[in-house]
Amino acid sequence: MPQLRRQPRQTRARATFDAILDAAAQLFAEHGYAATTTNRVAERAGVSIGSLYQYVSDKDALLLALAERHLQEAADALSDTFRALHRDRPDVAETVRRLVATLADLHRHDPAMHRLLFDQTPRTPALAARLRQAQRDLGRAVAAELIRLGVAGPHPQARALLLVQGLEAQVHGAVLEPPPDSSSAELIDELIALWTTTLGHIGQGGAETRID
Amino acid sequence: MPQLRRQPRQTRARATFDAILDAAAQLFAEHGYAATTTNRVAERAGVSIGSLYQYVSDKDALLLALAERHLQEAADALSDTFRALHRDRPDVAETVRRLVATLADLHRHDPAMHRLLFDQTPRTPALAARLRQAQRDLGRAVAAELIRLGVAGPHPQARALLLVQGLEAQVHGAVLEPPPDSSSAELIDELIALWTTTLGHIGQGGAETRID
DNA sequence: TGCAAAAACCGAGTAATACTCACATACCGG
DNA sequence: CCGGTATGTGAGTATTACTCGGTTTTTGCA
Repeated sequence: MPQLRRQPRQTRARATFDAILDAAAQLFAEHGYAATTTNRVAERAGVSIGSLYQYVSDKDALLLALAERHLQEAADALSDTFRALHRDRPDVAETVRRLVATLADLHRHDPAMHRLLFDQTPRTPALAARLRQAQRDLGRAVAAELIRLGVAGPHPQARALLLVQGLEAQVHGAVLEPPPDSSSAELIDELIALWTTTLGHIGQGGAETRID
Repeated sequence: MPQLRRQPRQTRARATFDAILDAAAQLFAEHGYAATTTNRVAERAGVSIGSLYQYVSDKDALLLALAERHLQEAADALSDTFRALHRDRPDVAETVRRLVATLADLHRHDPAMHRLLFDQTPRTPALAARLRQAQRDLGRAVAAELIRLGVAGPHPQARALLLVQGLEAQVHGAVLEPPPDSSSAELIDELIALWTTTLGHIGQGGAETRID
């Protein structure tokens, strides 16, 4: 699946492609995906429509390229957090706190892009697959932490994936769409409390449903 | 916000509109939202394109109308579940079990529609708002259960909203996109265990972060 | 039952837009 | 300096969401 039609080789080409991505990010954020025309993207980037289609096979691929750039930044930030966890080896409470803080920061940093990727966009199969892959990658790193903390249970990957899926939706909602009757900070605190409790009590057993 | 351009009054009109919605549901599921043309929807419904636009202001509104029909069915199913909970007053474990089972059934019942609404569609502001409203409605019902169970904490609405947001994403992932290394049933069991543990131990305190 | 008025239906036509292609220009290795 | 390759161009085309003037069907009522 050649997401990019032509890989930019010369520096001039790299600059052109970056300009196109920047223009697309701006216009998508301003007017939404559907209302943004590829001709306008090219215009704002200062290139011809033909140049845009040299690098990108269609409008969806343009979005996918944008997603790729965003996910790379997110992966870098998360990588830092996990490196620190591996170094400090904090307890469950602090581990949850740091993870949630990192995710919340990512959402606060570029809310328009986050809304674009998760709210306002037709999820092409390719994009949906890419987002799932990012989720699985994060799940793997989280599984390692669960094991370190002794709360991984019999299926670390499964437990980690559920944690990641839940957390992502919750942080997204808390940061970007806080309901009128709660503040974003309140929700984040509650979120940390919820997951700290969960991981603090779930232990190693499988379907631990006793609540004595 | 007149979601429908013209309210069907005569029974013939109601049949026409239903046929349009059915055709749209089929074609969207078969080819995706973007690849489905409104002309084809009208054709499959056996009506003219003009008739379609009598009831629906644009393609997005067609999707919204479809969502409305789906959310109504979901609300009915959930209503049954909550009525039963109110009657039987089961403990935390059984309450979580029933809630998760209902959500999982909803996803299994019409997976194509669920994927359409949550994966493959441009979330028009109107659609996004409608989905958030459905989430808040469910949150209110859940908050009442948390209070009954004595695990609502100082902000029942906030806690319930986080629960609903997390659960929805987790059930969606478990039922519709199970990763290659876990089964859907396994994930659902783990999900029930996670939330039972959480609610079984979180108690009434606010930011309960002690893990002793 | 007859008949206006309203409701429902029709489909060729229009405007908008994603994308192509034949060509021009800029850059690089030898 | 020069052949070849990479990059850039933009008028034009095909597709498709949506309109509008007009016809047909149903309803309410004298």
